[in-house]
Amino acid sequence: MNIKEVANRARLSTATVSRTINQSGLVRPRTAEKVRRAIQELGYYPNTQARALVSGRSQMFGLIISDIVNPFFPELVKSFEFAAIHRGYEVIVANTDYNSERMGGCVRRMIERKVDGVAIMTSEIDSHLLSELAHRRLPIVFLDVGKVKPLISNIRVDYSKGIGEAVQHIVSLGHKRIGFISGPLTLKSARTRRSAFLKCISARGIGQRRQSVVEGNHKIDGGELAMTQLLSLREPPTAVLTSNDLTAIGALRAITRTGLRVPEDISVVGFDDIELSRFTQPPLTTIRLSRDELGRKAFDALYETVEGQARAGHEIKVGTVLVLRESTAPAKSKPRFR
Amino acid sequence: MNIKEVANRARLSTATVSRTINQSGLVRPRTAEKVRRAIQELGYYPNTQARALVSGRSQMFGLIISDIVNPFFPELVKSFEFAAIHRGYEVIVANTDYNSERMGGCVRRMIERKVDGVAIMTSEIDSHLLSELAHRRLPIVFLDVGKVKPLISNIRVDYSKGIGEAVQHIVSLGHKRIGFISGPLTLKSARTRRSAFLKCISARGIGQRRQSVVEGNHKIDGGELAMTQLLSLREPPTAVLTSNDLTAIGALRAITRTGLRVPEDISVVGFDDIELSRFTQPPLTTIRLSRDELGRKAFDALYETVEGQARAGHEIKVGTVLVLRESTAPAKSKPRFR
DNA sequence: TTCTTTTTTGTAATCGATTACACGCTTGGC
DNA sequence: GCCAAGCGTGTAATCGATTACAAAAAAGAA
Repeated sequence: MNIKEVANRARLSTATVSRTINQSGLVRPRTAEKVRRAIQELGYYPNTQARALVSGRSQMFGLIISDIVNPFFPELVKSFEFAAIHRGYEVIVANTDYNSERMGGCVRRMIERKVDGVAIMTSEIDSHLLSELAHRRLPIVFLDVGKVKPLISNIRVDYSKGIGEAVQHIVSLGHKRIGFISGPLTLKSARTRRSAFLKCISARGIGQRRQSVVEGNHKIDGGELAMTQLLSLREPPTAVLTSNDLTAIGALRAITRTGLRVPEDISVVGFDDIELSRFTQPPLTTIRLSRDELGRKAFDALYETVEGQARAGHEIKVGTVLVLRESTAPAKSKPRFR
Repeated sequence: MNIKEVANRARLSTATVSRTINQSGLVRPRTAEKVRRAIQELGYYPNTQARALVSGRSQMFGLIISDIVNPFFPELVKSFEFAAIHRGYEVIVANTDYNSERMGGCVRRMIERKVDGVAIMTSEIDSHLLSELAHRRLPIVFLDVGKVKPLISNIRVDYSKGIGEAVQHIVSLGHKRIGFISGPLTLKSARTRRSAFLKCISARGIGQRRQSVVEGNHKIDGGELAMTQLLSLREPPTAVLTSNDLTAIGALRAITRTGLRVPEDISVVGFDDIELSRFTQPPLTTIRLSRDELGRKAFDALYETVEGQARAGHEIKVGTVLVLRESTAPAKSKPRFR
């Protein structure tokens, strides 16, 4: 079922069939009609591979993420794919599993499959792999890493602003002792969020005890453990910011398990605003980072680099929104801790 | 950067290079060494598209799911991809969004991209699309639909057994009034689970009032709403089975919101065992359906149909496991409802 | 009608790989 | 020394599309 069969059936040449399909406008309407009928009758679809071979464009983008099971990613993937399909692109998703060796494999696969561009939404990337990609003149879009170069776009999330607003909110509620549960510090994104918090706190001149910044693992159990640590301090924080919502959910569990209440005794703020956050007990106040927007903008950046006339890489900003729910409340005047 | 450049650099023909790459064993070791060096120096990767064109195999599988944002799917996708990469296949994921029109688009994309097989893990499939695929001799694996035919494998989940065990568990705890919250009845999978429940109940001769089977939407809010309905009955059920875990979580919320407790007042059983279920308050008793297994077996079925000598479709069974946590307990002898 | 111009269609090269077939060089048997 | 067999390598066809160029057909001008 190839173009030749279509051509035979329509008693025309493959060139004419091709021209009809690609709307080049050089085909007489009556002829085009014949072609369309033959295509219909045979149920013909053009072979994308063959097309790719001659055009040098596979019409595929790679999307490298850490782990699709992490609830941060599915929405991002979905909006990326949605945008892609809309423009006739296909998407190859690859999970690094937070593992830089796997990352190498992902990059290799992308090159072999001749994708037209790669969105790297994870931070396990070393300069060696980067140059591998640059060498092939592959358009790239990063999340929060590196600089903008001719073919390299960059999406930058303004963590400082988001975390700043959250701290502002907490401070205005009268909290003095503010804790932070970070993600695993092996992760670039976790480090970025943590240092944004630290910077923000010191900028406000709030005395920050170093023991009230602890490390989680961006999952529920890690958040629970970290919060337990914080609760065992002589003076536990009265408000806790977290590096992502799963961590916050873990913190919620640790707090209610010790018989304290959120937000009456301790306020908790999440990060990301995953869907679940609306449904926790109590619903989570959190810093929303729109994954929809991330996915869409990542695609757009690649698309414009590939198809656009402007060949330069872009710098794309993505903001955050503080979503106020019920896990934050004014600090008690007399804390119930001794 | 193509095979010709490699051949030139190694002062050999493209045929020899190709033979070296494909380990056909007809190359003198010393020659092969030259080729490998040239490949190294140029950083050459074979063009998969060109390969696909001549071999007639794209080494890609399609994976059609409802919605990657639904927590049921990410694990399935991940295990499918993992298995695929392991065997040198790439995966194209497509979301139908529970929409049968989109499904048509997904199928078309799969055909255009010349995938070597399609796993359809959703039930928006009409016979027209099916014949479209069959017409192209594409190996297919379904989840819970259709019959096994030469190129069509089928994964069958034994819902009756799983739900049977759950009902057994609930009954042995002394519950008499057992409710069920189904998924949206537009979904095949939801209907299957619901009818498995009904069959199971009637087989045990438990008087089933029809008002205690209500419809949710497989999401948290739907479960909450449906549970609220059940609670407003004159004699609410003392135990509730649900069509998936999100629904159960919604039910949990509705119950605690009205001041009742789980499991003391009402027992709740989920379905699927998504990761979150371990972390609900209380942790959810649920019927585990291993998505890992689903993904892996779906891949294996396609792989064997494509590469294996046995060209027949398979029938694959996937079981369930009742996971006992803390959302189920003995029925109170004197229910606190009037 | 006849010739020119323009539009439509066809022929064949091309993309980057694989592979059937042919060719050349060793090697060994006689 | 000659020929057959066998191994290693090269030449060229092929996969299914697109497209430069050539050719044919239609339209317009005279």
